[in-house]
Amino acid sequence: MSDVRPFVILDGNSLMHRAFHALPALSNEEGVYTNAVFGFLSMFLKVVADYDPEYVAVAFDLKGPTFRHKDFSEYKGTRKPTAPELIPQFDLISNCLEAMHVKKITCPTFEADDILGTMARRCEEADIPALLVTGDRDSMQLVSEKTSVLYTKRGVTDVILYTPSKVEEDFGVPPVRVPDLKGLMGDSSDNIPGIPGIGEKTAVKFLQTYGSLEEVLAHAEADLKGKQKEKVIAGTASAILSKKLATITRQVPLDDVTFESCRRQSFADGIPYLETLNMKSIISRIEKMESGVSADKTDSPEAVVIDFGEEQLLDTAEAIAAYLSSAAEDSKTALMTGNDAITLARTDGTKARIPFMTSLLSFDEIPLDAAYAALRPLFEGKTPVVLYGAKRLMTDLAQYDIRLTAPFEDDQILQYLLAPQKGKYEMPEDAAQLLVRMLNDLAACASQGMEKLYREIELPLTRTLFDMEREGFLVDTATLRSLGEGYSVQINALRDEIFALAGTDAFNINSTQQLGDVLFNKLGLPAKKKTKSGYSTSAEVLQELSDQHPIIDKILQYRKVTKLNSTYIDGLLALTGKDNRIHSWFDQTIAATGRISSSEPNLQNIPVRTDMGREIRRAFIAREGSVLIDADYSQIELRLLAHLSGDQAMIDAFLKGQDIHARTAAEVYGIPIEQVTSKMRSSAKAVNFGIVYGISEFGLAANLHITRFEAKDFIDKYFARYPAIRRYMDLCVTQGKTNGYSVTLYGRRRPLPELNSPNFNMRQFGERAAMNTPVQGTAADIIKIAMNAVHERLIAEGLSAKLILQVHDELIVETPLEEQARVTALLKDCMEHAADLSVPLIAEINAGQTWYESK
DNA sequence: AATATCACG
DNA sequence: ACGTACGTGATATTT
Repeated sequence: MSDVRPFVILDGNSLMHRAFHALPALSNEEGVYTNAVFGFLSMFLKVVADYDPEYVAVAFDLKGPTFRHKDFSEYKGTRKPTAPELIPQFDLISNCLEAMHVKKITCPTFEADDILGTMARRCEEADIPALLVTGDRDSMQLVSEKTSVLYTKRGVTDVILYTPSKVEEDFGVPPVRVPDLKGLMGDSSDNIPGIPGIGEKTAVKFLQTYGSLEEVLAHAEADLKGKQKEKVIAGTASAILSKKLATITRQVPLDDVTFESCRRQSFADGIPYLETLNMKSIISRIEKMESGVSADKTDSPEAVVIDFGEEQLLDTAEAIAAYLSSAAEDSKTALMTGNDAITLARTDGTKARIPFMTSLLSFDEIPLDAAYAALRPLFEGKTPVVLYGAKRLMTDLAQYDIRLTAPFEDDQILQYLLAPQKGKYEMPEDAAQLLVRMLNDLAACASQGMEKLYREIELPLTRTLFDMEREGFLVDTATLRSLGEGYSVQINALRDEIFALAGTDAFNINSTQQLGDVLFNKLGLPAKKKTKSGYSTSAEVLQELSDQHPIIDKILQYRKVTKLNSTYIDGLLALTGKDNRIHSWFDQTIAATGRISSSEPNLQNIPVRTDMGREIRRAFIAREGSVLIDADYSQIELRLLAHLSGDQAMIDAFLKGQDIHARTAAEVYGIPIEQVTSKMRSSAKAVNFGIVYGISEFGLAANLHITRFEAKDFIDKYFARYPAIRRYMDLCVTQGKTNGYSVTLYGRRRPLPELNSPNFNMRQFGERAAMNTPVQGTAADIIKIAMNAVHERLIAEGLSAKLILQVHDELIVETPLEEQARVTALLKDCMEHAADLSVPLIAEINAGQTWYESK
């Protein structure tokens, strides 16, 4: 291949057919067939990786009569109809390519190979090498010094690269004579007749002798004899027609297709959509490709590139110190810790490697703690450190008593902000890659209006969360153990009762399959819902059966107690540290809406809704002489809905400090607020929740156990009273569709490819997410702002109270008794003034010795 | 590794 | 004709 990067043009129709027939009928989770899409993309990525094109485009036929064949429809008309499983995949691949910013070229009445021919001609005129990828042998006529054809022989991976000499070798004629060849021998797969009785061998021989089909026909009378002569003369008309059919048009009007519009861009934007098709391996190949070459090859022209010099080997503390001190004042240093080395890279174009001791046998390397110690000036300095997952490094460094106090950048967070629905990101291989990637991601974030969110909310939050994790939550393990003993007794008793009621103990109650068999087959209870693998035995289903058999309540009870025991007694005890504190991990890069998540253990789902479960909270305590202060935003999501939609009735309710669910009930039922019953209020509450979740009649009906029609009536009345909310919801969806993402008050984006999905259910989901994300996401933004403010002020005001937990709309601060009054005021102030909205933000505060008492 | 269930906001 | 309320994580079972 020449050193000029080529233009790759793929024949979409031909390759989709090849892929479809080559691969088993794969379908994704929804049962949508995706095998051809998968095969096509697989091929596409391989070609891009192998040939590194500067331009790329995919040509497709449109349905309907085509120019070359419109007069001869009897020929193409007998083609086999496209398989029904393949037809919808053309829309899918079209969506994929659109999302991946790959140019699609179509032209009414022209076939894909005509488009290939036209683009190849244009490339020749512009002196750009062209590579045509197709499974159609007709395309061989397009091969030239400048144009190659990558022919998919079988399946999608078995390919041959055709150059002029290779065409001559395989076909026996030069590329320009391929239509002549077909004119003589025909092509049964394409319904081209040729001359009946003339096969490949004869056709090649004729062309080698006479040159062109026309010359063959001209010499037939004089040179040929016998049967062969008769055949050729009788087939003259057919031969001329066949050649015409086989000749690719190279003059398709494609005036709107410029080279620039085909310039290859990053495919990464297609990943969200590919996720909806469950194309994991395609996604990971794109990710690999992007991380390897994105900076200089596939990104926008302004992408950052750094030409790093030779990697310096730093194998002593002195060498590390020397490298650090050689940094210019305005440089940034990237650092990545790998399996056997720390790598460094700087914006001044230098890079270095510190191999560290991975075993006691590697004498010539530095131990990791010594390496980190030597890097201390970097961690505690003034110049920015570029990291991937800064909180993890902070945790590692804490083991060596090093605190990261230098300003830092975090590419993991940047990647999260750019694609928050992924939850997993591409880890750079070394510091050089990290540095380049960070600079590009930062530029992308700036260009999307998220730099402020990144710098003023997310980056400071990393330190806040790190300090929360380090502090941990004190637990009284004796309380946990004694609760656990009680649960064990109950579990044993329940198990005996369940076995007795079932008339057998030959099944595992924990197994939904075996339990379903006992309930619905042996005991003959009516099965309501089914799951993929059998009957559903969910609490929702069992609840409805509870008056049909005494075993049902026992099972529900058993489930409750075993859940408490295994998840909250055993689980929490296993993760309680030597300091009797639980140090959860707070992840800032998981939730698509911007919330933080908690794991190992998850402290954001400690029971509270039932009395029995709530007892667990008695084990979460403040240390001697301290209290837990728990501050909870009151109705933050509905307040945000009022603010974002500007609905006067809802704003009015909050300004008056009314009970919002009661007010909603009053509005919907058209009665004074004093006459609202508790039942009305709880229905209204369900509707308010539904609105925040992106209301649907079905969802509300299921939740309230009412009919679809009653639910619809409820929603209609709701929107009649809160018209601005309906307008806002519609706006969320239409803007989401136009922009491809939804956005919070602080500019956080969530891409929503589902909104344009061909799958109805997926689209519906996208619409609900588009309505929910601005509300849930803005609430997440606001509490993050509040957390940073609390963290910062506690330190600045010299208080020793510590923020220890966040549960989405709730903060918990462990506070020495003597600071209780000040901290209560501080918390309330920080939370209520985190944002300035058209309705007040209210934080409700309680304090207590245990979490049970403070909530 | 996928599925079912259930804990939280 | 279709089939779900939005966002998470942990556990046990089954493949």
